[in-house]
Amino acid sequence: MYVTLSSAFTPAIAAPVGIPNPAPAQRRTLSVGAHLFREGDIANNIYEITSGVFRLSRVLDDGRRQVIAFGLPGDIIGFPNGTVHHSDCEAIQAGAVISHRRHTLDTLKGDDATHQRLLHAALREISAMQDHLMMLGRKSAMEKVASFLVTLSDRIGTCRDELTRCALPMSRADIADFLGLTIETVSRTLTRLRKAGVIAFDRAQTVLIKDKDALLSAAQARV
Amino acid sequence: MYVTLSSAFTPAIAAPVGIPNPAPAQRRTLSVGAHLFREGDIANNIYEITSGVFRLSRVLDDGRRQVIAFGLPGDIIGFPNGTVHHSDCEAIQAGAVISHRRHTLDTLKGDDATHQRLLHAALREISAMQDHLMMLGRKSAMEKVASFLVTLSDRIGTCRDELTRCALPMSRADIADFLGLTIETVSRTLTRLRKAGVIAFDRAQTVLIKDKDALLSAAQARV
DNA sequence: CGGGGCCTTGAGAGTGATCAAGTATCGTGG
DNA sequence: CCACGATACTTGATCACTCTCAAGGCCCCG
Repeated sequence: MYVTLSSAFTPAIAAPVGIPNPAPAQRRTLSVGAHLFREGDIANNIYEITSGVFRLSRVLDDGRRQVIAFGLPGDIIGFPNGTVHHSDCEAIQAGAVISHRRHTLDTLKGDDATHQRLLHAALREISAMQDHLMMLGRKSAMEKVASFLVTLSDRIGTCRDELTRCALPMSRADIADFLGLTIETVSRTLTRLRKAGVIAFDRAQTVLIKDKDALLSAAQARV
Repeated sequence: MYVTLSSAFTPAIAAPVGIPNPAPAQRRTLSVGAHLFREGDIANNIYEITSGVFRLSRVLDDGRRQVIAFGLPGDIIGFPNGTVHHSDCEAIQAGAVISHRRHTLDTLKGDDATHQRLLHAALREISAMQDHLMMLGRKSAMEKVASFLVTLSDRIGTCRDELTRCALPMSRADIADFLGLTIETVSRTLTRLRKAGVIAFDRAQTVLIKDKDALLSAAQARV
């Protein structure tokens, strides 16, 4: 990983200048499978991920699931709309978050710097979701999987000897639900990339990108 | 896809306290086909739609298009991420917008009430896009089309005599690109709903919803 | 060593895409 | 006001990508 960010993200507590009552930011740790919040929970906080990997998802009545986003260190997750959350957020790799009181973003009384940081994270989120919409609506299975690998390896891949090594912290089912595919199609597509010599595997949870150019062209589109 | 640059986001830290310069909001009118902005344009403004209908979309090199959103009166469109827009926005029905200077949202020097309004619009946008992701990733053609009609008629439909009349200000191609389908599939699906007695048409641009319950169940799931 | 997830692979089916006409609808100019 | 052409929409036939169902293999952990 672009080992990361705990440093780049100085918690809000550190910066009270003239403000008498800075919203206290609390730290919280979660083990694998623990929920940061569930659909229907009151949305009191916004979370800044300091470590671990989180999965934000929505589920239909009949069980169909869409993964909205994967939260990595540095990401901010849980933007409120209305009083309750409309999605589930679960740790898929043990980690920790800093909880910011919702009104830090919602109102203007509080820590301005944190307000700004949360706001800009929301704008980045909108932009990322636009990419995601394009991917879900208009890309083929191969393009989806390749795009996913490109994006993930840009975030958490490590380059060494012409080879980018990238952990896949999420299961095939999670990837499938993120890309709007089935597990089988994800698996078959990864196999296709492997047999074409574009990628290789290390125990199914780690992908080695052998030919970044080929992967980029499989991802199509302006990257 | 593009990379989102957090570096592009360093907000103006040196905030003058006096606020001598409240941002002027300007009005602008657009006829059909006129662009509010295009991909690559400098993102100086955020727009509040007062009339007309706008289409926000992204296009891949090979011409594949994804409609991100339709902007109706009351909607706010053009949230910036980075210095330039990453999507196109075009009037598909003549209308007008109020332009808000970007820094009204970006910074905290300016009109607080407007800042709040834009911010909350951004949060609503995130929530709406989550619905859209679920629709694109996990719904069938019939569910997509039915969901679309339900959502649109909730926004701009008028109820009369057990019948909801709803204009379709956008073309079939726009609907298709919004739902991640082809024109033909949209058309066939609408025909199927019509033959089932769920909807009827008035010149292809106006749909009459005859059986809202049936439409809702075709849309499946809570939308 | 055995059990249970998770992942991969295979065969067949189905939904939606593609290719191709055919039909309305709308705007324009005679 | 009507004729014409252009554009948009509908319908049909066929194809292909992805899903579904099913089985087998791998790996982790007790």
